Amino acid sequence: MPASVGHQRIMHRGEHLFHAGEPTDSVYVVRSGALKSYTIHEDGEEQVLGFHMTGDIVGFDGILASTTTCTVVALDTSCVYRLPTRLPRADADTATHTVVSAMYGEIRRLYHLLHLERASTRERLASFLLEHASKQAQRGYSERELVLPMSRRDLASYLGLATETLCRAFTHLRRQGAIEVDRNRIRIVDRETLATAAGVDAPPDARERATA
Amino acid sequence: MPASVGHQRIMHRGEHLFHAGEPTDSVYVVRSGALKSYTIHEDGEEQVLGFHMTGDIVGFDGILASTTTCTVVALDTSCVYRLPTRLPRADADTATHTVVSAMYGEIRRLYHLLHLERASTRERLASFLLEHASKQAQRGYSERELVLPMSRRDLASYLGLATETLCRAFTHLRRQGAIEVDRNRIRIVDRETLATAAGVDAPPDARERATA
DNA sequence: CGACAAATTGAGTGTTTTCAACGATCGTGG
DNA sequence: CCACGATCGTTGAAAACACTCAATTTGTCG
Repeated sequence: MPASVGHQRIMHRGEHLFHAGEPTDSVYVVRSGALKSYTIHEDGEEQVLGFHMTGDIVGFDGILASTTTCTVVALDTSCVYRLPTRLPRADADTATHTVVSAMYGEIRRLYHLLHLERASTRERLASFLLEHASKQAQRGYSERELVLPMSRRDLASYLGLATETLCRAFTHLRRQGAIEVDRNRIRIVDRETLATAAGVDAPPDARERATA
Repeated sequence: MPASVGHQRIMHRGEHLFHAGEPTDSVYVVRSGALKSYTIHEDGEEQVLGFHMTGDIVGFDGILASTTTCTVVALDTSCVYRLPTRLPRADADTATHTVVSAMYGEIRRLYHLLHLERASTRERLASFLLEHASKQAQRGYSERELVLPMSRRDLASYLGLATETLCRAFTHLRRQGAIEVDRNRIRIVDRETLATAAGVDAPPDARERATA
């Protein structure tokens, strides 16, 4: 149980402010010390999302989501100030709420994109295609027939790859029988294979680990 | 001059919704079509930040900043709906404003981080150190003597590198005479060299381009 | 002091990038 | 309507880069 004065809380090294998945209705202002926020991925890998020092605000989840999506832990003895958020209730159905929701969505998209940056080329492309397919499906379009509105160059820039590398990834997925490619029209042939490529993908020992 | 009905605007392929640096007080909802947002870096490189389709909201800058930080262009014939934002004025000095500001800051931080992901190892570390130094300076601490609160492992995860690679980058910058390293205490010896490493860095022809 | 974890360095491997070339596609103007 | 030029997409080969594995050193904490 940490020392606490009012909304203020003293934290020691290694102590958690909150864990991913916990319900929340607050954000926190860092008064002193240093914290880090991170998520644990399926493979058990820890992904650091950011470091937070004096003056920073942590835990945006509290604004719109009912549970946190990341974990925050103190790197040093730190002091945080709890700030209850009432934003979503008060502004529900207003343009403000719409915009704040969009901002929150953008933050989550960027976290996801950041995660993708850690992955291999094929993993990035496969993830992008699956995500795009899912988005299209939500809008009533086919989940299998994708029309990419952007050029290879744009997509490569977005995914952080050289155009040639992206092109090779397309070829690879096509040869694997996961997709069919006709210019900017992509057809998902084998969703299973594509999902595998988006997942662990890794050719080295990932298969052995899964088998063991 | 684009066709326009009320706040609705029809855009054709290649037409810009707005450019980076333009004043703004609105966000836009995409009704149909597809757009991309991007920034141009010092080196002239175009960095795609995202693609926007039906239902997406573009241009968060309008909420808090007075000018845009990215450029948005139509990839296809598209239809956008302008949504004037009055958030900052009405909520100035409230907790809501504080939180929204923080969210906006987080988005910009992530855009920056995304840019860093495209850079080489040394570039990433040098940028991080300079940024950290600048942050410390703002808080009244020394701009040259940095104390990193996180472990190499955490920093490596944050920067998207293997721990060993990060370590080698420290060694490299140290041998270049840019910094001195004592465990987690970093001293910036030659800010110029460090800035160069964070900037173009590239050994190939970047220097020639600058000379030409 | 001793065990454990973190940091550093070396060697080898794999992936991505770069450079270069070619075919296909698109828009444009003759 | 077709030819032209430019851009885009694709593939190959070599080089650069970061990663993994492994060993050593250093630092920390009991």
